[in-house]
Amino acid sequence: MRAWLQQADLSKAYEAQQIEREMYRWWENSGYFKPRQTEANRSRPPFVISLPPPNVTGVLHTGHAMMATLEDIMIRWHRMIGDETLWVPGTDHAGIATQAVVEKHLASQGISRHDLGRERFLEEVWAWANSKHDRIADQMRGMGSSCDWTRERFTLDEGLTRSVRIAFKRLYDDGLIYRAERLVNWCPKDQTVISDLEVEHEERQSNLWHIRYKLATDGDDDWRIGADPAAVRSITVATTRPETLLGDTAVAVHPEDERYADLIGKQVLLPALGRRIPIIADDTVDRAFGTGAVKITPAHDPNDYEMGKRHNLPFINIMHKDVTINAEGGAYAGMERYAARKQLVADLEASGNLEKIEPHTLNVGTCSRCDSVIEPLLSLQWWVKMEPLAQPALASVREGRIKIVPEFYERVYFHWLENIRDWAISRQLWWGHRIPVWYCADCQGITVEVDDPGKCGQCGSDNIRQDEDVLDTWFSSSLWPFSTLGWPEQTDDLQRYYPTSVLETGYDILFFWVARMIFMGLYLTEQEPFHTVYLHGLVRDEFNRKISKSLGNAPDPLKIIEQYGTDALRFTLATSSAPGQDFSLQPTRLESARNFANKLWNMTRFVVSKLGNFHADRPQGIDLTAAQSELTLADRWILSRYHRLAADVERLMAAYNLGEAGRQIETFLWDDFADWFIEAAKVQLEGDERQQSLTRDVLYTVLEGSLRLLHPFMPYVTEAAWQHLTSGAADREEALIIAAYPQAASALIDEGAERDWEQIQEIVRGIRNIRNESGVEPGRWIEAIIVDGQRTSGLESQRPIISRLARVALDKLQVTSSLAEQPKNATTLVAGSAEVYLPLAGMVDLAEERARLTKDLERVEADVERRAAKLTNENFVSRAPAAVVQKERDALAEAQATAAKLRERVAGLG
RNA sequence: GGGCGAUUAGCUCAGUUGGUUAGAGCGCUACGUUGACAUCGUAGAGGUCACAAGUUCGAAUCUUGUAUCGCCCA
Repeated sequence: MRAWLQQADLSKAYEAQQIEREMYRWWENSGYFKPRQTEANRSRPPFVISLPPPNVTGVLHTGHAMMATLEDIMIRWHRMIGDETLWVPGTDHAGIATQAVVEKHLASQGISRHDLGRERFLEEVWAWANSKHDRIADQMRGMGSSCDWTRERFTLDEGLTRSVRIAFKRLYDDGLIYRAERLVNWCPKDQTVISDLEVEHEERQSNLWHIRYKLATDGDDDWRIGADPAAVRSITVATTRPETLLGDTAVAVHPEDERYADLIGKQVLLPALGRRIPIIADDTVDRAFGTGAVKITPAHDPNDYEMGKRHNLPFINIMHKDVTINAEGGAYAGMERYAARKQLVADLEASGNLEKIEPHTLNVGTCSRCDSVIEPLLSLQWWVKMEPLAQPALASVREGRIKIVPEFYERVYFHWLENIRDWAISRQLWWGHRIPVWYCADCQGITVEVDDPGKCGQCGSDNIRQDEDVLDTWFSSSLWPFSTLGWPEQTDDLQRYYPTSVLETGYDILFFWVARMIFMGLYLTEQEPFHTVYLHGLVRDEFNRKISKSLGNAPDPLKIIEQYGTDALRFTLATSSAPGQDFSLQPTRLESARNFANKLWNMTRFVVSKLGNFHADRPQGIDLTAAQSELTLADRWILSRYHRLAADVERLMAAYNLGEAGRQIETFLWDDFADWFIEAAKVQLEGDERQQSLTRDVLYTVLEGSLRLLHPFMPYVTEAAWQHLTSGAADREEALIIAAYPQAASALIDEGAERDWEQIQEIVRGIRNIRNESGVEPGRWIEAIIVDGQRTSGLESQRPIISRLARVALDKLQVTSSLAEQPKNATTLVAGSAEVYLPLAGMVDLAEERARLTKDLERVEADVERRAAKLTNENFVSRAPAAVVQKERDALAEAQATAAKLRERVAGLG
């Protein structure tokens, strides 16, 4: 056994920190994380996950820990069921986010990226990215993630960069990428366009400014209204952004609005500038909003942009990229947008053109990176045409070739793709994939190439320059499932491991990543990139707050691991929520998961301590089926429970119900194996040689199998325990991580044994309960008589176990089929068909006893009544499944017998 | 404005294609250092499954509506 495991042996408490790092190194160095092809799995599809690459912007938080945990559970499970299994890790350069972080970092030293220049700045970003990458990889290892590090990728790797260029060129050649001047979401602080998804809408308190536009008359070019507004014909518009007035090219009203019917087609003089603009009619105008007349600024508002297109209005851009007013703004040129607003409002007021100011709540778009207010601006950008890409992506999910877990997210996915607009993919950043487009200064032609062309593809001139911009990060992320495997080269990996199997991530990036991976995968590889999308919920802190940097509540998973151990963190993440549901990470849950690891460790210590020369005595292994007739009730019961569990876990895992599988394994190990079977085994280990030997077989078989069942969830403690347990065993795998996952043997599921054992449990619990309530000292061995006409012999054989578990002296525990007369002065309980009498010398209070039994009787009688009513219901008997009806009949018979005994006993008390 | 999710014990949450008396962890009460484990054990208290109607032999579970909270999209 390995030294680091040996050491852990000494401790009676499980010390996760002592073994985890060493064990991980051993797994990794042994090559267990790499795919293994075998005779058996060669013809089956492999199981493959490509890790949604974490951003090198920062380090991993508990949301990533969730991702790492769930993916590792799936990967380990598939590895153990014998599939060829591959988990490809990697990281994402995260263009805008990383650049912004590094710029901020530099700004604290008073340096801007322009001070450094593109090349030097990129060196800084690379240094940042490399250091974050190292930390992220360390965190992933700390989480126990069994991914194949030899295949690790970064989105800016040479190979992936080539994939990006090839994808770009193919889409461009196919007419799906184009360059156009459109209204974009411009972030004035980051100085780049951002996509619709990066704009957050928030409500802000502002005003609605009512501004008079004077009707133009022949020859009059004075836009001022002056002291007596009534003397002048005018139209009043209401606006939330008065400064955009400088770019107005129309005023619009609803065509059926009687207030303005006679004005349609007339012209007004634009305040401040005096430009003549038309009054137009458009039925998208909301008559109830403001005055019912709106100013139209096609170059600075999405709705106005559409209207401008419809009515062929001029598009006047009034702003520079730094959101100062340009020359179009006349006297306001050079002012920042809000300064211009202030000045303009003052001027309008002075000239009598400001009618009023109303407080107003408006929805303002802000940059999700830096919170600046987005400016809609006309800008020349590269776009991806979405319609032809979205349709097949919708079909894949609609037609079931891709399944989303949980299913309700399919609707969210549909809604997004059905309403998607073209995707702006150029970014005015330095950090990212430079757009593979060259412009010719001589012929103005455009050359799109994978490799730097050197000369213009149109005219051959070498007077060309590459586009300054980079691509949106999600362009490269969308290629991730196949670019990481070598696409477009038909590498062995691509052929063997693509399409991948499952894409697991948080639901918050369904659009960012998942949808884009699907449509790009379909277009470029003509295959769905994965068949299942598993979406987990967001991890919140213990106070149910969303995790965020500004709150400082984003703990490093390694900090949690330090405190509770990796297995505890993993088990908590995996079992305390359902797919797609947010949940809060409770320290009490972490604690109880850590306790579970310790409990498991101690179960193992117990079993190992009882093993003796176990493995040496069994050079051929264990064959329990041959010995089945010699097994005790407890043996048959625990084996039955174990195989039932294995079957349930198999079903749950296959249905991606990982949490429920984990919880069931825990319940089995703690409640069935530790609380009952180990206690029974202690008695059996005092029996004859043969029984001792068989008991060891059962203890070993069930624990060893349970460790395998639990391994995907708690890899470290199970591996450590398994190494101790199996040390010296014939023909075992060298590590649990590559051992076979248990398969249920339905022949060992024994319902009779389960029922009989449940009666033992009921008797033991009943006696303990009465002991407790009667104040019997815990150490005292009492006397008991069990009467059961039906199961006398079965109960007789369980005397030693009942004796030990209920602390009844063995020589004072009588099991009989009937009693001539009921014992006087004894407390009674009824457990199924058995009556138990506890003569607690001199301690029985008749009145109390009667009250207790009467209460029991009432409960049972209510039960009898309910069931009887059900069974006399003709509809139930005829329509419910036969098994359900039979179950009900059995239960009724049992309850009736119990009630009869209770009644008799109450009567016997006089 | 459109869509989605949630509402279950004091708290945080499960509840696996509708089927006994609805579960867990923590907390609470009483007791306990019996040689695996005090990171533990034994026993117990605690819920009208948000509300209303419907479907069904049978509803926490399915349908519709209402309320409250949260999220996404516009």
